[in-house]
Amino acid sequence: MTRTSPSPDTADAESAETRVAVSTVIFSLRRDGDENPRLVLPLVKRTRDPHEGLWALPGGWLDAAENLDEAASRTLAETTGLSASYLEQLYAFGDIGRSPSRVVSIVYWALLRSDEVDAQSAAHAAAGDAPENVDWFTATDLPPLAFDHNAIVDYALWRLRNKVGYSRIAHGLLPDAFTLADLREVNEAILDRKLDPANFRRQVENSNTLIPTESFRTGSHRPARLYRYNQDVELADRGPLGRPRSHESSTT
Amino acid sequence: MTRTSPSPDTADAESAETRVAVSTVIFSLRRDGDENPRLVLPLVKRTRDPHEGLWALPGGWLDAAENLDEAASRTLAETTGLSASYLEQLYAFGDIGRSPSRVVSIVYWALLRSDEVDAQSAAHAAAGDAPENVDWFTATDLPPLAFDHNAIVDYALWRLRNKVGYSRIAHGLLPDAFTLADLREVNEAILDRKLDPANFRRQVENSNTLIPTESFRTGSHRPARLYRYNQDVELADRGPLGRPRSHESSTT
DNA sequence: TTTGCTTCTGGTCGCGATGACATTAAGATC
DNA sequence: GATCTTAATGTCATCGCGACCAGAAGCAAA
Repeated sequence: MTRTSPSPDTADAESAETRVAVSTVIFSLRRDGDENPRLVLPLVKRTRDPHEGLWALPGGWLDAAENLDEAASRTLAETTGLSASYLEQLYAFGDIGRSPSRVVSIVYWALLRSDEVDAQSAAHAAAGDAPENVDWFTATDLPPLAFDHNAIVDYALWRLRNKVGYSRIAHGLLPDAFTLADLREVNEAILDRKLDPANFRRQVENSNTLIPTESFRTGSHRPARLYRYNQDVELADRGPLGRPRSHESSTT
Repeated sequence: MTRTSPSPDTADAESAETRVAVSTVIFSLRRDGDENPRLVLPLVKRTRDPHEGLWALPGGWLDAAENLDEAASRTLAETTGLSASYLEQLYAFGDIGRSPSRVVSIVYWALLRSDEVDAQSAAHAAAGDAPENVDWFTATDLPPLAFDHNAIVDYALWRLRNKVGYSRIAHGLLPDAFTLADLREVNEAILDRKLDPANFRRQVENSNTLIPTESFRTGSHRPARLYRYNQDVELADRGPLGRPRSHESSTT
């Protein structure tokens, strides 16, 4: 934890300055009681005055020495202990009334691999150092959040659903090796509708983004072939911006 | 002109604070010598030290009392005297090295109707008060710009081209009434390739975004029917964000 | 007036992507 | 071994779209 400035969206009585915060909508996957995967996201309980006690998106003030996406990666690591498999800027929110003081929030959205989240949770449970004030919520069933964070999550969900349609972004939620059924279930969880297994298979095979392995997942009925993600293919076309650099030290 | 703070991206020696600027990539259309429409955008010549003399995107510091899109509308009006037919947030640029001082620029992109731009230019020419330090450039053939503004324009062009594919956004550059050939030429100018007139007609007719009028444009060969834009249809699907409010006074 | 040219407008054809659905393959369980 | 469930393959109709053709309607030159 290297937080060098106070928590974001906090009113600072003596300052009328506009301040810049960076927050992130972090999506991951968790299976419910019926083994159906659901989108989940981590929230942080506020311990200070504006909206104290309410849940809010993870984030922090922008440090003077870090880029925007570095700030997003940093605060993401501070709350989850992990690094994202996908990170993209979502939107800049800066309406006057969204916080008692003037705060412009640069909001990112990210994907975390579900196996990494599970491993991290297990490690915390074993060590008995589960983080305070952080909990995971079902993305489509959130309590009232601090500031305008409910609307922000809604927008992030909309972007995620859109992007799933024309990108192969769902991989970012899965482990290295997975079956086509795994991948289809992720897409179904995001889009909230059933997909035809045969047609889904045809699409992803033609997309050239998956590399079949010689391993199979056994245990129930006919074994399913395991696939890997083709690293040569970008998860999503981001145009001239490309993928964000993952905080290299100082490449002047 | 109600600018209440100094020009953006300007180094302020005594302040190490992060400051927030708002800039806009403003697209419009101008016909060249061969009557082919081309994408053009207004730039402002810098009169202060960082990159003095270079051309830069119109913009300004974020006022304490205005929302982000209001700042974009304001600076757009300050440079062009017009209001945009389409305005959308593009991206927040905040890399450390992009300016001598730390500046986070919230960049918007906008469309201006070509007839309004032409009328404004004619008015300025008649009154002899053409604005200093503002000029229009062909979007695809720009000089070296200040800061990272070349990359920003490239990204805006990429977004515009993408959006043209799945939205009916090209209307934002045209007058109230226009022919299908007008609209097709705009799309051709944006995408930089020829489109089949018959297929283009079929697409736009099926999209239900145009209302045919009983007027025709005559003068050359077979008269072409004039159409109007169907105001009921959003120019582009922006999800839960909707369209930005155009600076209403104070609707608490 | 006739002919030719250009653009507008409507239509056909074939291909590729997609959704709906049938069929076979292969292991698990009883 | 019979049955069940899921994996994987195949078939078919439809839709959207690009390429292309043909008639309509004005202008201009012969």
